[in-house]
Amino acid sequence: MESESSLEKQELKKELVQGMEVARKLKAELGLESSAQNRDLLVERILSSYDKALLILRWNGSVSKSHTLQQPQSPLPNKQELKHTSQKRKLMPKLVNRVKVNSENGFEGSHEDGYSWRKYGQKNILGNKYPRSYYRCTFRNTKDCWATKQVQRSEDDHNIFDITYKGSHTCSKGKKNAAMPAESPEMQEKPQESQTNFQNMLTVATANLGNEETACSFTSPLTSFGFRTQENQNFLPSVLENDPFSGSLFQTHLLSPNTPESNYFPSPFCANELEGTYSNPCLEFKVPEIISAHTSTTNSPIFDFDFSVDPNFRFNASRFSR
DNA sequence: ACTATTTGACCCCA
DNA sequence: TGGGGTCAAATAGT
Repeated sequence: MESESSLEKQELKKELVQGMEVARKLKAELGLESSAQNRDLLVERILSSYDKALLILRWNGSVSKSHTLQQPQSPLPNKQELKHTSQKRKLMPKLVNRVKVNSENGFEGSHEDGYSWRKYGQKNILGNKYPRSYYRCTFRNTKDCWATKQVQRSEDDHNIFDITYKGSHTCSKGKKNAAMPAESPEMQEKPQESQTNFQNMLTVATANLGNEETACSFTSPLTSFGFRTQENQNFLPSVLENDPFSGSLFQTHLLSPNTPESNYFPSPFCANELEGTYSNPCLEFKVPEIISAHTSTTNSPIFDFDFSVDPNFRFNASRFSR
């Protein structure tokens, strides 16, 4: 689609500009007595922006196709129709995030991504000692929103969660208020933390949906996070609107002491240009202390995030080196 | 009463 | 045929 192409360009432009902004910030930081963590953070943000920009370039055109495949035409309340859902499900674009969350402070992460999710199942998965949880959009019935996600805690590192998003949100109105995403139980349990800060250092290790580890290393949710320092300074206020990918993907969240599987973060992703699906970028968060993340989403579930960052958080830079 | 979660059962597909 | 995904009744929480 042409409009989408144009949106992608905008997106690209924003990412490049953002990268530049952060680079400037970093430059300024270098002249100060700022913490190594802050510098790491800025570096990662820069890398994130450029990664995303490259991703957009690579993606180019593969998105719109999948858009048309993912949404069932009608709400399907009867069982006959339900029988077809699995087939439709197969056509849905899929994204996998690997999220690493530090739970030292008693909470882990949550799926606060600006959307409202309802858990509809949990299953033990072969080869993984942790169960997989299944979530669907709360507004499936009311707004015909068919987005779903799965959360699987990694067996190797219980702080890592693989989050798989399927389908897209059509419930723009159903999205949680970015400023107060209170619908998720996780957030309700940790209201305070959720408002203060969270550190969003993450790498996107690409899980391979294909095979090769396409390098998608993002530092932060490649979205338009409004990054905040402790002083609430937005140093990256850009908002990616009209995100071209929004039609088919996701976003994530953070903190959720509730279910062990529910720790999420915003999701970067890679597009698998073949088949119009999305390869699974994995986010690996090095987050000693996650306090809050919420998203201000419009129709861009993927990129509209607003992260608050605790400047004191520690960032393990080694996680980002490959 | 309403909404969310849990969990056993069912169904589809590889 | 078994694993994974979803349904839906039971249960819990507000």
